[in-house]
Amino acid sequence: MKKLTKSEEDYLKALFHLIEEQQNDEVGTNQVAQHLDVKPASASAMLKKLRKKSYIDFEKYGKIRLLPSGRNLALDMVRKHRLWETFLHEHMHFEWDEVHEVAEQLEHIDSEKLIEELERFLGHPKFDPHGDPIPPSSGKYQALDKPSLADLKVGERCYISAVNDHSSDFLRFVKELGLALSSEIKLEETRDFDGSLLISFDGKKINVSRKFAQNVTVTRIPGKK
Amino acid sequence: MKKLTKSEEDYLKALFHLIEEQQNDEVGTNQVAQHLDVKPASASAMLKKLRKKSYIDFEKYGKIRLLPSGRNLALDMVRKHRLWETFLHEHMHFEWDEVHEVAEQLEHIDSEKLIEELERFLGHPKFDPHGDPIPPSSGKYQALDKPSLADLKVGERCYISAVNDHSSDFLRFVKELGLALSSEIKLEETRDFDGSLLISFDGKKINVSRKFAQNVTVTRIPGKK
DNA sequence: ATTATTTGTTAGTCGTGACTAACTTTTATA
DNA sequence: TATAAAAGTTAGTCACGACTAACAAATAAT
Repeated sequence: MKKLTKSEEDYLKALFHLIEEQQNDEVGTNQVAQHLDVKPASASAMLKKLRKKSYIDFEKYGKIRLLPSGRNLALDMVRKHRLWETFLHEHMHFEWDEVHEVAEQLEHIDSEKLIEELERFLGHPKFDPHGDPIPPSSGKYQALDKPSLADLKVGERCYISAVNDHSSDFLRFVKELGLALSSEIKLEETRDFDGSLLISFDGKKINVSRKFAQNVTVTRIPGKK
Repeated sequence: MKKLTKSEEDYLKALFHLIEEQQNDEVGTNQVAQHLDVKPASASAMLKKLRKKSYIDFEKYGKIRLLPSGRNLALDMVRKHRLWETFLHEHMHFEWDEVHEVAEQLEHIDSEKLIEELERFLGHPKFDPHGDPIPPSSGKYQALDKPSLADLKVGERCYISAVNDHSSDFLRFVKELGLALSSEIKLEETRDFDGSLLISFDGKKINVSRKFAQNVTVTRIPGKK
């Protein structure tokens, strides 16, 4: 599990809340900017960064969706926030309207153990002082996240270990490209403007979409850079 | 009481600890840098910044001393750190060697109320899990800090409300300058290289040392900029 | 369907707090 | 005391995450 900056965590949490508040599972750049009290240009830059890390996905001028890894991280933030709110209310004599501001700070504390202990200390509460549900610990699932082709850094090499999309279209496309499980693949370039990737294998270079890359699970080849 | 950045807080705390560890009350740039695991150049820049804010004092190539306001802030950090360590040890099942890392994060949480409540919750402990003393709340004293000439921003105007150094040398110097309690003073410039200030009053412009300025308590004249 | 408005992106700038490299001052050693 | 070493500073760069201004795309309104 990677370490995120405070800002990255805030953006993922914002996306999660915006998706929850609407029934729609897609949000726009401006909504995110407004929610975090930053300008759209700032949000645009950050969202691009989160896309490169495969926490979210969107196409240029398109709506934003949370990917599983991003959703798990957001859930973790919500879990921490609501546990801290419960602590502040029940043990620190904070009123319901005072807890949020401080919980905003406490939720960024990075300690798996602290959160587990805090939850035990609080008696494994199911709801926070506002009545909102506290998500369960997700640490176990997150550890199972597999890297995809889209997670590679430029210059890294890998083997394909699996493909996640089993549609016939997808599989036919893989076959046409000449990709096989034994192919050694190198990420040559990434293109920011549309998120696509230039990869090389067997002496060929081809361009693949980000969506495609996210469906190809890989095993990194270490050392070779 | 001003808001400090995380870095500023870390530097003040480092200075406090370095001064405590030695019997000497003066520390050097390199010591600070080493303690915080940064390069001397980085420490140098930060220390200059803290000097401008009158939390510390030093002359070029000289040793660094904590001024009262800086010391109060450092004590506040130590207080918070040790209260959190106590909390982690006594209620979160952290071992003595696990508490420090997380307390380093928790000490930056900004909430007066939380710390007061935490102290009450812990039963007003006098010592942390390592046996180190927990400083008392200093919020009350800090509120009494008076601004000095050295606290002004360029362009600000003020009246002198008091002088803190009552030595005859100092008072004679004040008199020679022609400064009086009724003089309206304007801060024209500050010189980073030695910390001295250019002030104007009664149509005259004179240069005074930082040390001098810190001994002159002032009342800001608002609005006039 | 064409224009207007809203939404989103890019390019370039700024402050913060790191960094390296080069330099100056102080302190220690020969 | 002259020189070497250590300590401290400056100048210039970088990454991060904000910002504004200008532009492009998508959606709404005429």
